[in-house]
Amino acid sequence: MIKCVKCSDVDAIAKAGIIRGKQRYYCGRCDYYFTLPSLEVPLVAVSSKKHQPTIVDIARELQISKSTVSRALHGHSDINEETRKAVLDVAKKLDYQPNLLAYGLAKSKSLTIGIIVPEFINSFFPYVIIGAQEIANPAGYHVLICQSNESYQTEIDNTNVLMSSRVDGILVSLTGKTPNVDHFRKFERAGIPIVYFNRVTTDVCASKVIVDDYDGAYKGVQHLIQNGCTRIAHIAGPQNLQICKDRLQGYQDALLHHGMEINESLIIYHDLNPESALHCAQHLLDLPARPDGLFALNDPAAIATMQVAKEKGIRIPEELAVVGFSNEPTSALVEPGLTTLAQPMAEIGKTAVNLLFKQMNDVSDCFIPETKILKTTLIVRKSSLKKQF
Amino acid sequence: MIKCVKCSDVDAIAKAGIIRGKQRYYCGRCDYYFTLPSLEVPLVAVSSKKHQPTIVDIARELQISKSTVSRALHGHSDINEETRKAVLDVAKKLDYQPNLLAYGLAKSKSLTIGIIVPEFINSFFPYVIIGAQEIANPAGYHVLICQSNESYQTEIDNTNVLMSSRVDGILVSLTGKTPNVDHFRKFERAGIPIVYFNRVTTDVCASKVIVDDYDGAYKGVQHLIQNGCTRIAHIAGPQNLQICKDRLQGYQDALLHHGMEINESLIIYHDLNPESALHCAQHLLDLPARPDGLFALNDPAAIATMQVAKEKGIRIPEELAVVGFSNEPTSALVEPGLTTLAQPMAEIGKTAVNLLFKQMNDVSDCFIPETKILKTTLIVRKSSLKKQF
DNA sequence: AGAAGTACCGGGAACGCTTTCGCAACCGGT
DNA sequence: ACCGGTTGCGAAAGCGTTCCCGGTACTTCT
Repeated sequence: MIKCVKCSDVDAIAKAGIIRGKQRYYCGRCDYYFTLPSLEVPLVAVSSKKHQPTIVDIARELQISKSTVSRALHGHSDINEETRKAVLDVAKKLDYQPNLLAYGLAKSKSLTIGIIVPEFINSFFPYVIIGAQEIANPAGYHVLICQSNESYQTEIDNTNVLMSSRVDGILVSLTGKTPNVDHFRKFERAGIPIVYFNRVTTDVCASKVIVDDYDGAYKGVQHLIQNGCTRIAHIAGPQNLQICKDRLQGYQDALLHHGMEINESLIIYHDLNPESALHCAQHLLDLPARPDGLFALNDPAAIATMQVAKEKGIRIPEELAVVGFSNEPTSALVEPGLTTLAQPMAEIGKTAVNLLFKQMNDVSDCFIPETKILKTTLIVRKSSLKKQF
Repeated sequence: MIKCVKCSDVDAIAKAGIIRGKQRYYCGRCDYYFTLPSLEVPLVAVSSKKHQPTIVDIARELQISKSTVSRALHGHSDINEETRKAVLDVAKKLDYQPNLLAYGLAKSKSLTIGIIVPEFINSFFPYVIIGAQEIANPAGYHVLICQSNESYQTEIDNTNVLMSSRVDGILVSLTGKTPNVDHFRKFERAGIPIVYFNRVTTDVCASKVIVDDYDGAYKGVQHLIQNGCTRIAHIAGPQNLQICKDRLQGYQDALLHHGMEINESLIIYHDLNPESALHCAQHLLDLPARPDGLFALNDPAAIATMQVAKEKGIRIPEELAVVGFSNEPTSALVEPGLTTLAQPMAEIGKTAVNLLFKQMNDVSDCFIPETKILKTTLIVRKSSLKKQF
């Protein structure tokens, strides 16, 4: 018979509906509803996910507490050398792998740094990422890579993913379409450091790693001038990016300082999508008064132009001298080799992570952002040597 | 005066050492040691890490329980529409971002899939990764990218990182040096599905995504033969990889089926490190009886050979016809354009993730691995058109 | 009217780890 | 004998979720 779980009465019990498939009872004496505890043996859990060893497993095996295991695994001081060895042995025996999720939850840090890049098809960003990993990994951090795919919305989505992942810091190179950096403010609010690299904006107060774009552009254009170019075009980038502004400025100043005029029709704006590069090239090469020199804001754009020129039968560098920017490996492979401004790609990644770590370890409440400016080097290849012809 | 915390006696109290800077007492009556609870106000926590809003914050704001908030955020059924709206509003107001670490811990799944690639400097793997993300992201998963850097040890380290991160599944392309896949057994033991792609081995029973390497190689070599090559060399890869074996076999069979002999001296083994490609090229082109055709196991090796040939003044394709494998974008840019076997790179990534998901959702205890074989297409460019000269 | 069913919501354990606090058992110098 | 100090370890409270139970207050059948 059914007994009330409170008063153990039998007579005052009435059925009171079914709840989640279980019979429910009501004790009129106690004015109390209840269901009977289920006795079902949870049929052997056939979950394919097997149990991963935890510190509790280690503790149980050694008949010690999990606190001690935790201490042992982290080289903590308050621990006997023998106990530590025993723990390490068992850990190895069980093939214990710490659960980073639990660790992160407990410590409120994920040992992860996020990195948002616009793309990683060209080699520039991969090299930066490799540089970043070279510093981050030995320090126990791993890198969560997101690509915004040159889309503002995707960039926003990426920030949310990184936020949810509770990354300890982030590295960002913006898209050409990012109008503002409001979507990064949440990181500031949460006290998560950000370092912008390569594609940065002016309107943000944060650490940055860039190269001397103005100087690089200046050197590149000067090189074209010295090679006898008189009509030098520029494939510029979106002007929301500091980097593109600077390269444009370098281009313009180089012209002016060498007594040449700035011809707006020779400046065309690339939105950084691959197809756009071809359009820019088409446009420039179809100009009635065709340029005889080109400074492109990056190697892919320069190479695209070379391809289009080739199709049109325009000889490089005789009829068109070309200079790119970045010195991606491909630029050495195209024919003729592309003259370009080498960026220290891995160095950028390394510097960015170092800056990030600096900020992460900064305890003072007022961190002062730092901007590191790396140098570019002009790599001269055939594509610009117009003079020799 | 000091009172015993148990008996409140004052007289039997004696000092009993200092512990962690705090005075410790001993009550002779109770035979009990104790320290006084510290009254210190924890001076304003100046941790730069600000508190991130949690479901408890939302719950408090609305005076409801966190269970309800959780239900609301997940579109659970047992929830009133108004309550849900209210929760969503507050969540937005507080800029709530779920904590993936806590989620992962509670659900025993991280919503992350790991991917180990040997490198991502060349575009092949980036394209595969993009394909993978295209399927994984919409499904709510994100991708943790590791590069083994063509090192066996790093590959092992990567497996441990992914294990610790409690990824829900992994995609792997092996290094050329991986002698066995024992380091992946732990995933099987833990019930974490693996899909191998591109670089796989024979000695493992798991799902795989590959292209028809044998067929591709055969087509490539046949194409060289049809273009009048009589001494066709092959830059082969490490024979621990199925893919390399198959391409070698395709090469050999194509020769045999066309009545040509296999000349061991024309086969050279590339360890897949970038420098090694140049060595292979050097060696082949320095051969007393130089080959007049080359089938390289991948585009970078083919392109490296073209570079070396160029330096040596060997004309392509007149003196050396070249065929690569993969159709990386660079192969269209080099001069002459590289004939190659196009692989559906993004498709490989997509297929791999789909296979992974299939396995992740498989409830039967005996999952039957599947191997998907995609097709290659011969892309003919100038590098192989020897006949026309 | 009583039994059955429904709609929502709250309590609390669990996930695996770190960390603080404090106990027990020492040792050594007055 | 007493006080000061040290060493090693355990208990338990979180960290932010999910989810199983079950409770309350209804409505809807017989």
